[in-house]
Amino acid sequence: MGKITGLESVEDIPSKVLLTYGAVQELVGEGRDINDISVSAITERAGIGKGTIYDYFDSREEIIACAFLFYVRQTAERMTETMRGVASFQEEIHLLFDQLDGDSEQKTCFVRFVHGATDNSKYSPIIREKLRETEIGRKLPEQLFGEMIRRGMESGEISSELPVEYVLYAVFCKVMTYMMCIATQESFDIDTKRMRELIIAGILKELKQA
Amino acid sequence: MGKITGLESVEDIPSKVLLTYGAVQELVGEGRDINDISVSAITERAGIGKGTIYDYFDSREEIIACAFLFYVRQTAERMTETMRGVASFQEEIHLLFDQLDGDSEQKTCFVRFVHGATDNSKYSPIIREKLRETEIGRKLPEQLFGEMIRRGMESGEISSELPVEYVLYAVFCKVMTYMMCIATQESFDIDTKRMRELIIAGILKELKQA
Amino acid sequence: MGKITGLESVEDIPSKVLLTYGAVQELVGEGRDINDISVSAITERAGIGKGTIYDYFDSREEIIACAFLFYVRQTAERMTETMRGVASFQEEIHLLFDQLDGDSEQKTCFVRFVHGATDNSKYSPIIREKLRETEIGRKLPEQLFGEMIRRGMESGEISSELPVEYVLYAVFCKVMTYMMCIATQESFDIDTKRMRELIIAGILKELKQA
Amino acid sequence: MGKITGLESVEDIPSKVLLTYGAVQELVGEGRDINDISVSAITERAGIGKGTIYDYFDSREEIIACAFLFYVRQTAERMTETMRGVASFQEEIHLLFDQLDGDSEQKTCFVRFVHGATDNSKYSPIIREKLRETEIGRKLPEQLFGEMIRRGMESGEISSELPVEYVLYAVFCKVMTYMMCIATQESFDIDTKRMRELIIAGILKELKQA
DNA sequence: AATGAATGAGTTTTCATTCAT
DNA sequence: TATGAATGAAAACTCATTCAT
Repeated sequence: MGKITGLESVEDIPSKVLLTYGAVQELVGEGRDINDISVSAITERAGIGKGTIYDYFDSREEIIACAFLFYVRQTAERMTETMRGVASFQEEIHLLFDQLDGDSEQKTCFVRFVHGATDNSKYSPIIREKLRETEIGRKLPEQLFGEMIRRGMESGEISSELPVEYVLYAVFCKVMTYMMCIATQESFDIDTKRMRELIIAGILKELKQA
Repeated sequence: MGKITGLESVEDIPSKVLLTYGAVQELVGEGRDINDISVSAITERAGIGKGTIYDYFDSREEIIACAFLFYVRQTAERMTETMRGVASFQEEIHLLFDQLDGDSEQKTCFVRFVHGATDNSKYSPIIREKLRETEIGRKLPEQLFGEMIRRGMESGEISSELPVEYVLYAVFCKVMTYMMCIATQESFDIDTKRMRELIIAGILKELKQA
Repeated sequence: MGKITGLESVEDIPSKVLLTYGAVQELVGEGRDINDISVSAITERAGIGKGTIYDYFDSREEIIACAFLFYVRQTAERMTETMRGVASFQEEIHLLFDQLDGDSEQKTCFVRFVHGATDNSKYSPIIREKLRETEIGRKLPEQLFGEMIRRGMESGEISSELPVEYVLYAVFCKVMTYMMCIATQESFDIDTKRMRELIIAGILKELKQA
Repeated sequence: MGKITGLESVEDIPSKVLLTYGAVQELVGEGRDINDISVSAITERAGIGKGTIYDYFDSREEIIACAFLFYVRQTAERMTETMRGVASFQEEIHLLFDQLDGDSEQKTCFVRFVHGATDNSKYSPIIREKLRETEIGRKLPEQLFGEMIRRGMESGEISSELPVEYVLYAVFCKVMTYMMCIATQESFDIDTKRMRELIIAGILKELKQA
């Protein structure tokens, strides 16, 4: 039995691995830091034996990285689904922010994604490697926001002079900013509702025709 | 002697504590993940006894959190200094990005800051707590970018209708975006120079009068 | 079905058991230490299921001990065969050493035999027990060297005053010495060819009429 | 603090390391196989903390190998001491065998030495490496038996035509044979007293002038 | 009879923290 | 005050053995 790579299609994932992913997701969702989640905690939560997990993964790092990738893929799919049937870029942005507001676990995930891709932890090189190994990583942002951006350009909401990559980062960055506002509202006395409006206005202003 | 809180003014910090802060800074600057820096590594690098550090700090978490706070305060001061004597907002933004480009340790620090303030690690609640406990946290972003923004508004580069907090987050977020581009350029084939230009153009466009 | 004892005659050994013995033999021949050969490694090499082996053996220890016994019996038989048709004791000794020189796996086996019979491992008591349980053990050295010694005595090459057991040990000991020379030549700068000659001369001298 | 190499002179060995060596010696002396002695068992027996041992050694393998080397060096010294003031080669051989008969732990050690130097375990390469690294290994047999052999040659008990190395191996091998007799007496119904006489007679006969 | 996924006890190893000096 | 040797709790990981299929 080959080890899990984190890139297999959902129907090919063994049930114990799905339980593992679910356990990691839960624990992270409960606010536990990735570095403080032990293998025992994962297997206990997943309801499987401690040894079983090593039949599927090579190490704790692989477990975390794969669970993380799975979550990102899942989320991407869900979002793509949601965006279907939406007309304008503005509407889409609002929908995106609604999503983030609604699901607190969603927010956690988003912040984790940025961390996972940018920090120096043991997981980040594995995650980056896995993203590079496959189409998933390269296509992920495109898949998530690509359609959205294309419509925006067609409708004239987005300047057609801007390269798609830049728009991607710009949108991503606004989402990130909103997450930051929410995360730090306690420390910095932020009115998140007002912020949300300003951020959305900002992205629309930044991207529209000069 | 009371333990170190991380909030004392620089002249009140004992020399061994300064050595500790310096050691943590070095180790993080060398690309080591905070979770993988042991107390031994810190004391060895600082050139002090392993037991000594517990005369000043209660736990490893406190060490990291305080060292982190110290670094942030130091960086804020240094940046404020640099910005002095600069005329336009545009010039300031360019200077800020130059700083980040020049000093790789600076970049690491910046990314760490966001992580430290937004993740679920053992350190973040301590850091957030310390930020709340004092004026430092509340004043920090204001101190860093406040003057910059004020000038921008005076010169008309920034719309006076925007609340200062929003502009703060917007600038911060652009810096973060640039850091992300650099961190992920390998994975996503990004032309960082072009990105820099677009990001700076974006922030100016987003903030200017409607 | 009763479990395997390691003492059944070759034609009564089930094919899966023979595959098991072959696998252990191979792995030891490849230089792996007995203590580091896992049950998985054995079953994988044997091409049988990991559970299947427990239909035949009670434990890992039994597997190793029985495989070992089988190897010893096989080797004894092969040697007896080789010795047939040789005239003098001197010639036989040379042939014996030639065998050891030719087959590196043979050497490994020989060293293992001494270890297996003299160490304190989990296997040795089982092996000793099995040897005692049957005629095989008691007859083994006699079978191997008995004929050789008898001829030596008839031809006058071996003093008839010496008890057969002693001669057995003496011959065995010389073989052991030669193995030691080979094993330690690197550490102690030994000329193994010269040693071989001296050892053979030594045994002949030691055993001949006073 | 540098890690233990197993080659430091006795007075330079820290007390905790001596306790460790003592514990390993005891456990082996009690008949436990080296592969079945856990680090916990050693530290418990030594009366030190489980973590402490890793301040001195890098791994379990190093612990075993160093403890083993220490034992060999100790034994060699003790034997050299005993041999001082003995006149003839014959007398020395008897004394050597008396020693082995007297101390059951001594016997265990001797058998272990041969195993340690000739098997494929994780320890043997480390032990061989350490022996090669220093004068100790190369000088060990010479130190043990060298003086003995020199006297034998002077008194005419040993043929001066034989190279010293060969005599070394021959004596060593006889000791080994005796150990084997004792270890296997149960399995093979051996009269060890008679064997001892024959072995001693054999070595004298083998080595004397032609 | 044969399988191999699943298990968990047991192993080695690390490291934050203590405390005698 | 400063030290670093000593600790042991807890972590990652292995593998002989079981048992549902």
